[in-house]
Amino acid sequence: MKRIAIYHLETLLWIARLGTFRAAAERLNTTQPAISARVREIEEQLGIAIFRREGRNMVLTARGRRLVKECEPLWAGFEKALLTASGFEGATGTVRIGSGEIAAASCLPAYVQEVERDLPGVTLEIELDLTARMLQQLLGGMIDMAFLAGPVASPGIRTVGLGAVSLVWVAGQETVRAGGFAQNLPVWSIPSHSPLHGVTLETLAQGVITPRSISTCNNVRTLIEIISGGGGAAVLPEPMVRSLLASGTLAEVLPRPVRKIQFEAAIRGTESDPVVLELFRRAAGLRIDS
Amino acid sequence: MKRIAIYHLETLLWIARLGTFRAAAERLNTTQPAISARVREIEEQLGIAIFRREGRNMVLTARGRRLVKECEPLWAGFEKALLTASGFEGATGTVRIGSGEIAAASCLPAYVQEVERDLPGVTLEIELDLTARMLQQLLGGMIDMAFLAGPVASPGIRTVGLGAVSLVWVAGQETVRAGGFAQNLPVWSIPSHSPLHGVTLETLAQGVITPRSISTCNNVRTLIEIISGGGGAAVLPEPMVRSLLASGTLAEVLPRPVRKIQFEAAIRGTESDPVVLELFRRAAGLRIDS
DNA sequence: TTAATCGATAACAAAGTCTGATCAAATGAA
DNA sequence: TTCATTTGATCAGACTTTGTTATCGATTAA
Repeated sequence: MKRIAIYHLETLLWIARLGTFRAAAERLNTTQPAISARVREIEEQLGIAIFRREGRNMVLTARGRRLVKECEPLWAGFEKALLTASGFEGATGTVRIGSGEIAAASCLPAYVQEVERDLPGVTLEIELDLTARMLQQLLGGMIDMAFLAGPVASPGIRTVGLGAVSLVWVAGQETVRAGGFAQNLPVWSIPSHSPLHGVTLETLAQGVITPRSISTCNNVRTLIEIISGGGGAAVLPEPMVRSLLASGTLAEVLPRPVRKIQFEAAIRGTESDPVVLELFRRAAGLRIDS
Repeated sequence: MKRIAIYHLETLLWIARLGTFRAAAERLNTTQPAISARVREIEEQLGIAIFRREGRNMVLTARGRRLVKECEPLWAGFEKALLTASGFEGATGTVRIGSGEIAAASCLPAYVQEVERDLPGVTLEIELDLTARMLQQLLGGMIDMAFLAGPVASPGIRTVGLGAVSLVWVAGQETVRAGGFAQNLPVWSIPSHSPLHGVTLETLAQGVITPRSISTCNNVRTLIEIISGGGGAAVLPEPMVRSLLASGTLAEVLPRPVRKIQFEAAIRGTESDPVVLELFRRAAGLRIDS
């Protein structure tokens, strides 16, 4: 009985969350046989079956479910106690962060720097993705925190605002010299998921400009390069093009839209891991205003 | 960080309770170097000092004290969750039980049998001692539960009644044939700590008998042998002499005293170990009535 | 000073744990 | 069906952790 360690319980929790041994193994940075062994050890120690084979998956038995339920808050409390004792400087582990592309450019550099300074033992795994998929991954436990643009209200997700940045209508230097919107530029945007796309449409709806066409690219960096090369005009977050504006590669071609783009950090509403909660707390302290 | 197991916490808790590594080692059925190693591991993992050398002892630092305080309920929670999952049949460990001699004879056999049947993994270490010393050991953590005679009300101790047994005035067969109290028998009792002694004095105070002398022996079994051999009369718990009365070795020489002897089980009021609490619960279910 | 107690340390033994390479069963697609 | 994929089990071996015994130096009390 005494031979059950904390990581055995942590293993149970992650299997319960992710559904398969393999996913838990990946999540815990180990191998599937190790997970199998841990589960076997717990079952042997307790003399009960915690999982039952169901097709090619393992599912929790009633007792297993109860055990997991009881252990979850205890595990969180334990982690918190240890981290509190070491003042969080001793925090270790891997936290997976999803981020939208725009949020990544605007929020991540400062954030990562802060975390690496204050919590040197924590490894971050950052993956850029679309907002919808990120929320799904967040709920499914594949990522622990997400940075994203635009207000998100999803059940089971807890968010905090990080600030807002201005948007600017820009076009390439050459294009502007050639007359800008006087000559029916093509407008570029990113696919309809993004709040940027909404702003693009709003401006167009005002009838100020008549685009030659509306093209999209799902990668903002590439889009910026297209614009820089004279491909047309686009609404972009000011921080992402600030240096290009300063160097003259890009120039503003319309008044700045009133709407700004909001950034948020998101975690599961049920998140209990103190490291993730601490990272979320720190994210909430970011102020990404332009 | 993840390399800290439940027994590390248990180790901290017992060091905090008992004051020294050695005592904790003994209590946890291991050696002092093992305890030192566990402490070192925790301190290394957390990167903080939990103990500070003070003379030849180690005392908790402020952080250490806080950690212990936070971990105590967590540890109890883990133990309880695990034991609940295995239905307590999987309980393991050692529980130290102190018992008064009379309580031992009256309560322990049935109790031990029940525990060995239902919680086969639990080892009992039973030590017979005086009530006062037992309470001290209980509070000091050297024992976990005590069975004792007579009502006890001590701060920090939680008790439950187990029932009462009758007392009988007995003397040896030969003595009774020779006339019993008609001939001024010596009276034997146990030292003044015991409730038996009180009953002895009460009877004498009623003036019914006039003893030739009042001697004492701090061991009831020996006292019974003395009485059996014709050494005099004594007040004894009925169950302890039942078979000797039946066989005729002893005989009752006075009406039974009205006062009975109460038995109680006692644990620390702050006890959190689920195994001990379970054993206490079972003790409370005993009914030792004659 | 002597004896006893406290915890640290080293050397060795024992037990536990992880990994990488399979294996068998179940599932889903062609 | 057949084939490819996914899931977990198993095993051998290397490696790590953990415990024990015996000893040490430091501190305290007699």
